[in-house]
Amino acid sequence: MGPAAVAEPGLDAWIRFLRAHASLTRQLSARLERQHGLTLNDYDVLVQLAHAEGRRLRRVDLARSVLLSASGITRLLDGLERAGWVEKGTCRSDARVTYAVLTEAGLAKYRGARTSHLADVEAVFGSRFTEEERLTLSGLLLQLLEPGEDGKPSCVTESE
Amino acid sequence: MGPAAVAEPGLDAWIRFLRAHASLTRQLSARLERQHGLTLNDYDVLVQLAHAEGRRLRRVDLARSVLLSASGITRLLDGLERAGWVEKGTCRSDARVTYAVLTEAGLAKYRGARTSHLADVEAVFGSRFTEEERLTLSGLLLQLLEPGEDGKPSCVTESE
DNA sequence: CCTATATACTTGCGATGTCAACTATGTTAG
DNA sequence: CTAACATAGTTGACATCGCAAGTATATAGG
Repeated sequence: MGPAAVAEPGLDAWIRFLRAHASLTRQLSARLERQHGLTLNDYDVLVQLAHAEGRRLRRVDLARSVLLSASGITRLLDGLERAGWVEKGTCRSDARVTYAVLTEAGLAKYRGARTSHLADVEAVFGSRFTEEERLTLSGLLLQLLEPGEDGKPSCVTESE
Repeated sequence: MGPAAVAEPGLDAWIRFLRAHASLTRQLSARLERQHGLTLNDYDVLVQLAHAEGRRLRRVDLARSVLLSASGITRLLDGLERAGWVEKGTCRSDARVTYAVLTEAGLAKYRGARTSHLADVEAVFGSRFTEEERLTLSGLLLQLLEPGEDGKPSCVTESE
């Protein structure tokens, strides 16, 4: 009977959620960092851009999509730009917006990292869950997200 | 059809997991911070200590329990000690270990924060899940944790 | 127009957390 | 006993991220 037994029942799922996140995050981000020099958020941004129309996204949409603050996205993209994986793009119809555009080098970087990260994730989830359990978990997690926090961009403007 | 549709199926649960964590963490920690001046990890540590035998734990065990690094625990406890909620305790049988001991003030602080945090958690989970769903989620999350990462201390030594 | 407000983005600062290096203590083997 | 190694804990350098504040652009109302 560990602490879980004495904690309130309602807190149980929450505490485990925090623990699971800390644990998974450390394992997976350590591997990603060691093998490719990427943060989980870096990788997440590359994924979003690689799948986006024109391989470009407004910084705001990107921020909402990976759940970072506006300043967080600025700084994260700073790094990706310095590395040459992302470029800035302007918007003809609204001078306020700057696009984050995936470069060829960035696309290559993403493709290189994808395989090994997928394998890492697979190793963790595959060894612990049946396919059905994984689907159940995925569904429950979706319920936890606010509407609009599922990674879909909110609006479209014309890019240059 | 958002990005989720184009991502690999195996990545789905993982991405949602990260998003759900970012979202919940920000909501709940903002409330906890505003109402009680506590971080989620601060609160987590207070919970562990409040339920521990003699209201004390070795710093290593505490670190393992809340999944922080050794230095992380040192710095977190620095803050709790400055606030007067935790004190250092020595160990008679092993001069290397220092205990983190919950003070009376710390216990009071924990009790004060507990009710409102429980209500916050309840508001999030209760509004989105049935009781059965919550249990299912809790079970699945447990499977994600390494054995020994469920918050149980690993060994016992005599405290002073 | 022109003022007020909203949006996109950046920057200064502080908080938090990790890793590597270091000290101190304990344990084990020769 | 001593050398070698393991463990507990702290500290310094560094990275990440959020908030608040500031700049620039867009839009709406008078």
